[in-house]
Amino acid sequence: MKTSIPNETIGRLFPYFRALMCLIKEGKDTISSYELADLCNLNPAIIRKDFSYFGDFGKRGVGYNVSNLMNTIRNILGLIPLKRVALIGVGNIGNALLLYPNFELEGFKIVLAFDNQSTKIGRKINGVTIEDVSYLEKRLKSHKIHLCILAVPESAAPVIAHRLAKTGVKAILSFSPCQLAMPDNIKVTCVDLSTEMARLVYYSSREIFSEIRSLQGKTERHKKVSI
Amino acid sequence: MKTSIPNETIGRLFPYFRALMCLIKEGKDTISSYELADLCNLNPAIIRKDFSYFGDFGKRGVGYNVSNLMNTIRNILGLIPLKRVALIGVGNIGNALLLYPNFELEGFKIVLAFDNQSTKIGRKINGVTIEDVSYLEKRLKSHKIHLCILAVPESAAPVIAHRLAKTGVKAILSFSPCQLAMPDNIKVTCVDLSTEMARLVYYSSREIFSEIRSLQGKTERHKKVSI
DNA sequence: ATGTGTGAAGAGCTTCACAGCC
DNA sequence: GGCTGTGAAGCTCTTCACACAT
Repeated sequence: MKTSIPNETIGRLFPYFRALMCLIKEGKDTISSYELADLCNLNPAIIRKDFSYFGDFGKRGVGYNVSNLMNTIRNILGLIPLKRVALIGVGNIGNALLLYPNFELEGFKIVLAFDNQSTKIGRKINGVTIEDVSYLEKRLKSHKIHLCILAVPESAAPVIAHRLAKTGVKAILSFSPCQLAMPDNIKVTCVDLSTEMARLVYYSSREIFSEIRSLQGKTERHKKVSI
Repeated sequence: MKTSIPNETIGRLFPYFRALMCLIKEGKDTISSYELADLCNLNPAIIRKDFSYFGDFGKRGVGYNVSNLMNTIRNILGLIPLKRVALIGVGNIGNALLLYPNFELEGFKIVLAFDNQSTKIGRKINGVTIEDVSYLEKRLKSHKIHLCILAVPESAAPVIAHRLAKTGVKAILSFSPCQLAMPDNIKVTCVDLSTEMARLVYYSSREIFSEIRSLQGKTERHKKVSI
């Protein structure tokens, strides 16, 4: 077995993919780890190492072929064919997601949307009809859904998450700052804005001190935070 | 100088804070690292270590006083008085943020909101009047803003970010999957949904294999992802 | 010359394990 | 007995530095 792949490496694959899509649009067909590092704000070595976990994609003395690399990464991430996403909760956030124009380019397609408000049920947004959340389980089973996005009020999140787990959903992206207590075989990621805001506030209010420290030649105390 | 504080520790402070608020509501006045670890899905040792960077808050044989600990963490994060936040872009996401009921409990207050659509300018949401983004710089300077939230269309993000930087803003939370290329003294965090979705898809589709691995007694290959 | 792939060194973070205090 | 605080060990991820390919 090859040495295990860092979780961080997986997290960088999609940003690489996005950068490569841009490069294709610009007509560039070869890129070095140094140039890509500039674009992504990373060290070139880590880019080479990231790719090396999956194979030898580059040519020494030349660099990487942009479109080959892009396709390779898309395959590693499994984004072809498009991943089918179900959205639960069509409030402001759910609405924004349904209207987000780039999901399909990026490899995702919202194919189901649910809400519990009768005024919303039956409405169609961007080709997706909002359905009654009562039929959640039935509908999830008939479509093969890869990922559920939970955009319901915080109070409803645990109940829905539990229903999703029971239905066999394997991945949940939640907008509730959760401790959703899911079994280990279900992957959950929470978008926790307050935590990110708190972190930003903490570091930005200490920036004065770290500037002083860096004048003294000490090393940076915190790494640059970027998701 | 004390040993440097891990970035990860800072990222856990707010979840601790939130958990402690809940405990207070439940009337609990003492908690051990073991119980808190259970609530937050962490190892007790890391909780003790996290707190130890800031002082000796616990009593051996007893645990931590819930309300003292909560107040201490709130102070470390600098969340009293409330941090003043400016929101740029009142689309669906901006709207959702303005309506989010818990910000003030959590230490944040949106005091300014901007948009460029004349139909929105002048409207009042949750006590905040939407202003013309033309006056961004002037208004930011007159209020003392700790954090800006960027919820504008992707195409507008770089321009606005640049204007914020020029105005002296120190922290930006952006909803555009960005490489915002800001100077180092400005802290930027991007909420990048597609990257998180890609990560979830990657791991959830490989779950079968890691189950097999764990039957063979090998260690987990990826840590649980939770922001 | 230019730029990849990678072992080894280094940095950062977590967990262990236990002394010390309640 | 119960639980904290912490050095040391262990693990993970990043960076260095250079052999090797074009």
